[in-house]
Amino acid sequence: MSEINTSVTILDVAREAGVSYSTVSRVLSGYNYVKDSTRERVLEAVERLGYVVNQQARSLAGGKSGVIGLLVPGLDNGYIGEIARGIDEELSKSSYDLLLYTTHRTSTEASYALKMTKGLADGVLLVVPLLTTGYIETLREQNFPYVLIDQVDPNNRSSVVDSLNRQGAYEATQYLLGLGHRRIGFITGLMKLRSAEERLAGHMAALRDAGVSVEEDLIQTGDFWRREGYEAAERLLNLHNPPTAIFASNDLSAFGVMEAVRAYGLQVPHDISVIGFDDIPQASLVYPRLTTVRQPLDEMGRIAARLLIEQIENPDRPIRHVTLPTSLVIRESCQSPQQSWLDLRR
Amino acid sequence: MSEINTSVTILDVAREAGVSYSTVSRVLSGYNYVKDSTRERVLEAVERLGYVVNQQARSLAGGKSGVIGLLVPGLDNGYIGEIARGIDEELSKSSYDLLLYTTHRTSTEASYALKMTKGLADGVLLVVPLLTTGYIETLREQNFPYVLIDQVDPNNRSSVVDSLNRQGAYEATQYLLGLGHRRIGFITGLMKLRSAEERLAGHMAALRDAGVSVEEDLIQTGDFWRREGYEAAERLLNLHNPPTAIFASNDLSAFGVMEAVRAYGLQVPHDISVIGFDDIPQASLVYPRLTTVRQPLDEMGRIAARLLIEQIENPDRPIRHVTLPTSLVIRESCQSPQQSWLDLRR
DNA sequence: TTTTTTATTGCAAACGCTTGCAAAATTGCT
DNA sequence: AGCAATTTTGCAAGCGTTTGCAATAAAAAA
Repeated sequence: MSEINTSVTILDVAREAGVSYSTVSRVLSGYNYVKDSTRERVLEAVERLGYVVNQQARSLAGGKSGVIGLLVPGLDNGYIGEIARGIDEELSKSSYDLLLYTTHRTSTEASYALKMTKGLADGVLLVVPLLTTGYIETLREQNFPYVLIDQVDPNNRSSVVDSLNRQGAYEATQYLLGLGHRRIGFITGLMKLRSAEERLAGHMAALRDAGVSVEEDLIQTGDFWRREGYEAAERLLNLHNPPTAIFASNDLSAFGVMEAVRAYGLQVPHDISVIGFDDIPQASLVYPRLTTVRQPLDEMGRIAARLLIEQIENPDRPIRHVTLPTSLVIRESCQSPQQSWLDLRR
Repeated sequence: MSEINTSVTILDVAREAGVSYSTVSRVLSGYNYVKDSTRERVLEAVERLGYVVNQQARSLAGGKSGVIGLLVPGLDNGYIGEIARGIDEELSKSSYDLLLYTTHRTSTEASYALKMTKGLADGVLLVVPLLTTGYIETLREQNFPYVLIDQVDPNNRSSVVDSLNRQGAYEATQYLLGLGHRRIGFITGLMKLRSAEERLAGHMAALRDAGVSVEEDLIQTGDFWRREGYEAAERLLNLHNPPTAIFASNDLSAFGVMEAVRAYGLQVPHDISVIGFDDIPQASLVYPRLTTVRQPLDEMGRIAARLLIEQIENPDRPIRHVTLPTSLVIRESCQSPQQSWLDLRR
């Protein structure tokens, strides 16, 4: 087995192989103009000495660190986890490492951008819908590779990966309408986010296209979190004519809805149907399993990672905007309202 | 606002502040022997120029990178997520960044150790119970700081953070016994893991101490995953005299159990009680909410991070072994068997 | 063969920072 | 004021790579 010495450098390898250190460097960085026999000798020496490249030195000299930054608001979210999984999968195919930043880390958001560019990442993936967009500009000005995930660049000058929020919501509502629901409660996401807007828009459009009139009371404000989902659901259930179905703008708030429904002594989907958005892993864990609009979060992560790597390796590649389709995942949290009436009469 | 130039180095700052670059370096790395007025001038220059330290250069020269590696099997686990959250929280208090490695990344496990030590981390946190332990030796030989989380070092020479698996299981079983259960099914974890052994041992001990005889059929092998939980539960339910309660070695498999119970047309906890272990976030999301033994995963992450940092900053600090208590979290997935019979007779 | 061309290799100069050592300034005593 | 002790500063030498340029060796062409 290879010797394990704390500081074997290319100089040692060079000596061992009887070549110059630059040749070793070339072999190691996959440079082509090296004679095969030499390459072999070097590789053997590397093996014999147990040499491992020193990343920091390599990046100092070469300008690339082989690290990709991932900036997220936090890890407590399921949603983020799925995206991260996709990213990680893609990265493992290449040789990049993942440096994780959470936004509660440092204070000023501008400093993020700076730290990233000067820090040890070659590029950065951003899943931080809530940060204002100043730092995006900073990144762009510095010409530092980055890709936004499920997030909007108001100036439309960034590579972005997102999904068809509007259409997903449209289909979800259409599905509920198809089941026979006419009074559908809707719980919005955090309305300063584009995705929240889009989902609401999709919902409204579906109602309109079906000729169902919209009652204002049926649209309640949420914030994509469970707790607000619970409370918004309470408001809906307290209406003198409550809805027969509730469409929550994401799964997390749908969980809150389900909880509220149970707290009211009602059953999902028997008394009230619930539909969510995202399809985070928990959606199939809850009971009844949640019918929801699937955003291919892992796929989004994967594609974003790929885009970023391309951009790092080919800096003047034009920006791209990839929008993935959503799909309705039908599980057990919805049924037609008629059916519940029948059930009641039994 | 600060100028944003791609390459402001300490030389630029030094010039701007009218001092030597070494002085700038000293100010920036918090060295004490610098006159206050000088320090201020430097800091102003830094601000004015928008200087940000280049981590790679710093670590090349200084030997420290300010990065901590986290090696985990994957992100798809809830369990890992919680630990990671704790780590991240602790790290954000200091100035370390988190580099995430997943084990599906590279092949040979020895290479992990090597890559870590020579790569860009100052220390590493390991949550990889399944890797054989050779690489631990490598790390130790290299005198590279590391801490194991929820994992055993057979040689007992590593810093470890874990929890009282045995006692937690003991209490869970005691709780079920207290409810009146006598036939308790047990689904093991992956038995090559110490934690799985301990949990089984705790369960057995509780039975023994209560004078309840153990039936072999009631112990089914699982692997900590949901699917196997489902299947093991099926085996239990197919017994001609099935248990009135099932203790799954972790939450994930408990979810599988709940699913299986439902698939058999039975209700939790009415017909059968279910208890888990871990208390991952989903445990309170499922219906009925899962009664489980809480492992303070985030706390474990936090403490491990703290231990690691101490070890990095003070290399000859002796290793430590921290074991955190578990606690029973009573929710709605258990009730006494008598009660169900009463229910039946109503 | 001799000359060109092309493939290989080596040297030296960065990359941006830290740190030991020594010089310069300052402070405290006598 | 003179001297020692202490604080502050600067210089230079790395840290382990990459890479442009130039030198050398090998292959192809003449």
